Amino acid sequence: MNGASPRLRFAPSPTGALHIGGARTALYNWLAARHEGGKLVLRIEDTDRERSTEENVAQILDALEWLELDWDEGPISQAGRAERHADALAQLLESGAAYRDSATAKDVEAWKAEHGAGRGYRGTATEEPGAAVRLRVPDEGETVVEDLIRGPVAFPNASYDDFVIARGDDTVLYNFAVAVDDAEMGITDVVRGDDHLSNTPKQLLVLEALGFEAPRYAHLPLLHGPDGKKLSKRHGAASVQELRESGYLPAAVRNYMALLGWGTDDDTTLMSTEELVRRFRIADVGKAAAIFDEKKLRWLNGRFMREMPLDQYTAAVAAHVGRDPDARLRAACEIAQEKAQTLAEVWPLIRFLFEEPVDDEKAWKKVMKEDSAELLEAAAVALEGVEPFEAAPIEAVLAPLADRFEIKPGRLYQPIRVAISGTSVSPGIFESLAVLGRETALERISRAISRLRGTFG
RNA sequence: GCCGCUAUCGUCUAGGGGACUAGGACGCUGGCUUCUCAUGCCAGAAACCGGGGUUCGAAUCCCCGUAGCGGUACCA
Repeated sequence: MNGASPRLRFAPSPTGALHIGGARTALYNWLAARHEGGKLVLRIEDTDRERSTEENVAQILDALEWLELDWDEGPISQAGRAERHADALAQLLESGAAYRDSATAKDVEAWKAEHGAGRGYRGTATEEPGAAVRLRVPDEGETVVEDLIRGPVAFPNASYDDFVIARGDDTVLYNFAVAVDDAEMGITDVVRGDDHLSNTPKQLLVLEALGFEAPRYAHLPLLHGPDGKKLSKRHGAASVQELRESGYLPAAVRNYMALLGWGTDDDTTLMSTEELVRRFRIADVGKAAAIFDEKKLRWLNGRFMREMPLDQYTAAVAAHVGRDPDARLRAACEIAQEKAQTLAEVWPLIRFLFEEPVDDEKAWKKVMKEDSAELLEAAAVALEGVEPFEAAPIEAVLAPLADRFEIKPGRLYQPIRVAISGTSVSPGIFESLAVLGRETALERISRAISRLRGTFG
């Protein structure tokens, strides 16, 4: 990309949730625009009049906002641009670059059967009202897409039909509309999915017929699911919304998505968004489709989680679980931060600090042995005298108990863990006790002892 | 069918004629650390789609296959 002031746009289809593929396209546009110091225009594609709804658009905007992908202009909707399209259409009809043709899909098929599969359909002009408008495509030569990622890609003109640019009622079709829109909006660089590559010659032909200069194009490889098929609902988290619900961090998602189809020459994996902006170059994007692998996202997310400042971490957890980021939650987060890879994993680790212990029969059976009651009693006695009731002093009184009973530490700590949390998995036992507080801890331990007495007599 | 794109460990990728005994990361396996679960650290297994050509030399360039994907709508 070069030139004074690049102008890019991203144009998600308002089909509901923002698909991961669409999100990555948005991210690449955003990175490229930021890297080049250009402007980013958000446009919602809604030429499909049937489907577009306010609600769907709101979902897209919500997802982009969560990803923290801001834009310089927009959202610009294509609604209301019908006049501009009509003008352009009239211009083409006037100049003879386009014509009305009453042929139906069947007619076109028949024409091809007669003229061979390699030939694009050529119709005959008619004045008949209600006939669709087709663009004249040359029989000779080729249309070349100068792609920033793939280099020049040549398409023989003869293989394209005189394609329909407007329906019988004069409403325009995508390849016409998008070309006109790009030109009118002054878009200099179009970064979009691979699935548009074969459409690009059509848009180039429209632009040329209208006398507009073509933007630069970059066609991104598609994103596939773990089975190699196009990413869809059945691949788990397929949308930005689902990623958010799964407890991923926007910064981690941005980092991971940037790496799907692009890498640095020195193999840097973990990058801040600032670094991403600085290093990202659209021409360095790879050509092959990538598979979305949630495992690596999880790992990356865990790294971001662990490196977060505690207050920020607490705020993120609070937002995810719908609680206030109070001092207690902060204390809980502090002892759990090392252990979770996603925001969703935090609550199960710390809920015992806010609610009664969960009833996990399996954990109880696995951990509680005949000598557990005796050990818990000794622990309770020790905890009663700890001053202050903090992690280090608690450790100082509990650790010697294991020696005294000549057992491995886990034999003592695990029953305590189950007694206070109900589960066999929690943050460090000393820290957990400290945050829980002496009174609650002792109360839960004594309850466990009673239950043990009932079990083991 | 026709037009086009793509092809390096399971996955994301580095590498663009000799530095390749093909590097890194996730995941996996084993070990160490350890109160659980994680983290952290160490080690290991694991790839150039196939066939031709060009060249002294090919993962890298060319051709042909094969496979996957996209387009081929009065969809976007």
